[in-house]
Amino acid sequence: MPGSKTIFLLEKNVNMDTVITRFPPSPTGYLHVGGARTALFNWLYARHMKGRFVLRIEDTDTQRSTQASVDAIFEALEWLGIDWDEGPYFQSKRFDIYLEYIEKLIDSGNAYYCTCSQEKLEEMRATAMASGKKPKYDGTCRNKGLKKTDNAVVRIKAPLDGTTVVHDVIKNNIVFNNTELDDFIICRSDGTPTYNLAVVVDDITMSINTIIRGDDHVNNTPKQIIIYNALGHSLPVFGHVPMVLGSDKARLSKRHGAMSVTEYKDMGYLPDAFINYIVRLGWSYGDQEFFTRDELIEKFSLENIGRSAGVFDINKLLALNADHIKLSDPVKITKHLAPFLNKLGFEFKEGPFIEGVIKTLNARSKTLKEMAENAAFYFQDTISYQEDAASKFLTADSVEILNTLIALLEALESFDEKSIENVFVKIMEQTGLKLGKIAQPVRVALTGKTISPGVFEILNVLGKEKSINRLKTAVSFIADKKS
RNA sequence: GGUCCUAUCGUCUAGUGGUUAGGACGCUGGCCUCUCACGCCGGUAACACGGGUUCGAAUCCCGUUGGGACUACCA
Repeated sequence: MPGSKTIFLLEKNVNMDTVITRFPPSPTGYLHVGGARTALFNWLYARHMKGRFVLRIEDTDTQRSTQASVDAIFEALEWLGIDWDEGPYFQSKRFDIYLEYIEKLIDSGNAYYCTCSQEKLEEMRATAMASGKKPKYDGTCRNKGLKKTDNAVVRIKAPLDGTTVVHDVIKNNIVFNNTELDDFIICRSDGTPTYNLAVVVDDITMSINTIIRGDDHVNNTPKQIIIYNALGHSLPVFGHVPMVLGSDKARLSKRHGAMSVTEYKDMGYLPDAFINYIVRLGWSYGDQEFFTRDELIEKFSLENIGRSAGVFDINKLLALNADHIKLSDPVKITKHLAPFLNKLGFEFKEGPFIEGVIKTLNARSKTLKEMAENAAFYFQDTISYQEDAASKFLTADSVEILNTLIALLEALESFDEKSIENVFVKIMEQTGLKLGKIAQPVRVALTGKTISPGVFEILNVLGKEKSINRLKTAVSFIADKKS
């Protein structure tokens, strides 16, 4: 458990120029697209700047936080390939540190105990609302110098006038009138710290100097700045990235389909394609659309983050996924494809066979799931013919072609793609038939379907023995049909 | 309601005072072709509106409208 001692060492060891970012999810659900993008931006920036990336779990809401959510977040980050240099820290284990800082604030006169009841607060809010005013704490206890009592909360002594300005690297300066702010609570009556206090204390003690987070936090920022000021600490760099919206322009939610990042994994998206897509949703690098992970690290910058909210478009993600599948090294694809093949009941080992399979399918698959389904015929021991395909192409006319092919393939010394193609050319010359006429029956014999990768490629990947067996099976199928 | 953010094709975006407003996804016409894809060539479609500033505004300013966020003893 990281006590204040650890933190002290940390502060000493880190160079002031080192960029330190963080991702602080609260474990009240799965990691969703917006959160993933925030994590990604922070991670990319840290990696780009050769800085450090810290993971912190904000679980002070004991009612809503669950271990299942913590696990789900880890799983999602792992899939995304986002690793951290420090942490995970758990806020629930740091209460003593927060309390220490709260006391510091009280002792320095920047915070005070307040004994106003919740009922009184409700009333205050109601009357303010009724008269069209902003619901704010009226400062009843601000100068009472109250001592700690059982049900007291601690409030920060916020400035009464002037302005607080957020220097935002994405949105530029955002000015808040201090009259809009009130003496908000930093410590609850049960002695637990509130969000704004915990965040600031964490960011200070963890030496976070760059905070990239969602737009939804801009209104919290002046409050946090007040705490930084009260603690006499310098401010980090703030950058607020716009929200990710659903197709109806509302905040992304379950209505719009997959909400958890891991659902995209299950649908057959490649993590690199997914991060490529979400990073482009709000960030750009000229006209470039396709990025590898390394390119992203090399090119990512805060300056090119956009200012307006973006709509999540599954179609574009799909297209990008197809590009990544097509352009990635088959060895890498193998790893990600395996679970989908296994799920269909197919076992295989790494090596030239599966890589050959992938090479015939990578320009034909938009997802890994689709690829696995289309690869089925490579793994099946017996091919079942689609009715239409068989009746159209596995006919008496085809028998001679298939038999000729079998004979020529059997005579082949090297079963490479070029030699296989030459066999077909030979048959074309002998029979005067066009390739299409020959290829379709062969395709059906090999795959059971009329749609597949090129027949030369399939023959090559399948190998001599399996290929010839399938062709022979088709010949006898035709013979059986006739009789 | 109040505060704050925001506004270029349907969507993601490039653009930082002078461009035929570019790219990508989608949709679409064609080429290539052993099927299906891939690829290639082409088409479709945008500066929300109104005022300024300027010789000149998508670009700067001010309104309007639309969208979003926040407004807790949640995070």
